[in-house]
Amino acid sequence: MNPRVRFAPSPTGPLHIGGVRTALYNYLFAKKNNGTLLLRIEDTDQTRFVPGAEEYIVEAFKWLGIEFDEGVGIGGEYGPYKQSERKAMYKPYAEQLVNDGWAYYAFDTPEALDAKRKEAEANKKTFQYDATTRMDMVNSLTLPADEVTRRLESGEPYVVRFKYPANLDIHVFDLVRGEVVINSNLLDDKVLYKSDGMPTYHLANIVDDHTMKITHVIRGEEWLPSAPLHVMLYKAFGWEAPQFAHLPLLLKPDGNGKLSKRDGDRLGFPVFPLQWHDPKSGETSSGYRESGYLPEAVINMLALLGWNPGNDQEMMSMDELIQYFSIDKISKAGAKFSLDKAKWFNHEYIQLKSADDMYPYFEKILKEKGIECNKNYVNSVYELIKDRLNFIGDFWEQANYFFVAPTEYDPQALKKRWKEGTGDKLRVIDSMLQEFKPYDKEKAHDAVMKYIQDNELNMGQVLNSLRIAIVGTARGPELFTMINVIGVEEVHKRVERAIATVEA
RNA sequence: GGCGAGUUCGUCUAGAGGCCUAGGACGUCAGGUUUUCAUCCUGAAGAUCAGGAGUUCGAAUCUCCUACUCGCUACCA
Repeated sequence: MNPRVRFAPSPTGPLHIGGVRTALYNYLFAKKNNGTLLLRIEDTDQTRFVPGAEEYIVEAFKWLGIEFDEGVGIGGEYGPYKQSERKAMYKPYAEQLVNDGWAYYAFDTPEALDAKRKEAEANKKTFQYDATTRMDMVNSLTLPADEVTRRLESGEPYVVRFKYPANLDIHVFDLVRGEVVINSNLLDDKVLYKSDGMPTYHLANIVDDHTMKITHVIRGEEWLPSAPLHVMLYKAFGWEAPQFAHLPLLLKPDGNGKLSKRDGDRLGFPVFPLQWHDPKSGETSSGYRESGYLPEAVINMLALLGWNPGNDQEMMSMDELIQYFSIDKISKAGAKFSLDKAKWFNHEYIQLKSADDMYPYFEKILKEKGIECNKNYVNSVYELIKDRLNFIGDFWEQANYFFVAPTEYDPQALKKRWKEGTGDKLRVIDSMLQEFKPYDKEKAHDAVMKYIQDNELNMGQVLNSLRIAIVGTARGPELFTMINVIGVEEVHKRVERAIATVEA
């Protein structure tokens, strides 16, 4: 049977980069095994719903190149794929569990539970709704049957809680961690069905995974503690449980905690795939896309954070990732996000791009600067400066002088490279360059070099002063190639302007 | 506090009892290339495999203990 996996985010905000990695591993696993990946929205907590989050998730995956086979926005035969639209189907399952003795109705108010917790805290203990305490609470286990019926019928708020059998060793087999055993006495009677008529994650998740025929649950490690509940739920329903794989966490670059939204703002890298404007706080969080990352680079970097292909290859296309992917190569320990590595990946991927691929990005940047652009010109510029780009946005910093003549000259560079008589020499060279129409890089180079040799000039001084006149500082690509792109007429203007400014 | 998971160079990791004088990548440093900066190339430093005790002829790899880190401990997911 071909595997069926799912990515099931809650629309409580932008998709976290850790979530992206979880989705990626699900995607790779599905593709590798000719399986199906579906997108399910888990919006059972109505209080945490954030408008726009669902659309954000869809757009983010589109940008990243992670495609779903079924789900929200796509459809499929197991829909609806949004839990709020499946609301009606959960209640019978909760009732079935109560009828079969696997769960019970509980009428304790939030205030009463809170009081219990405070009381326990005062005695330096923790209150847990479990086998040892449930007989002291207000529920269908302690109330007479007719009283329970009366309360239910009168519309009194209630929840359904799972009833763990006492002293049972629950075995969870995890594909990345092996067998994990926990005794039921340590677990609390989790709420399965809330008083607002919605299931909690636990119930909805199991019901949906079962009815959607999910075969493998690949999710974050933060779910490992509730995995025993989930296997018990499958058992209670008499369903075959899927296989579990709990992924290691993505950690913040400094310290050891889970990577959070704050870390991105603090350390200067995005925690979200796309930029996000929070509708409530008005805050804006940066995204990989807007920060100038290529989706291929983000995917490659993320894939290697907690997994390896079993060889030394680091640069891998999506197809290669699919080819190499396997769950047993997933590591157990959390991985710290590294900005340096991300930057390196992005640099490598930019080098792989053709000028035509990159043109749309640069066109946008230039338009924002109010510069009319010519595609052929922009493409030639790109070829000259591409190896200096780590991010798409570096384009302007590295190439601005190809579009706008410098008006200021780097004082440090001038001090080192612009001496008495430099202006005169530049005029001579400039007039030599004007001879070459059409410009010939080789000939221009040879002529200038001959001039330098004949007059016993310092090559570094002369060439760098010309560079300063053209660029504004002692940086940039090979001089004669650069002149070829900029054009000798423009060079002439820049030389005169530099002399006028510097020697004024 | 309770429970669970994790622990190999600064970081991501390779490693399934002898191939380990612990390999690769990023970063760092040093050289080289270059008229400059960057790229690129070469090289170096960098891990007593968390600590301890066992098992074994032999352990980073197996067992146990300890420590530390993280996660969970809601009518959130």
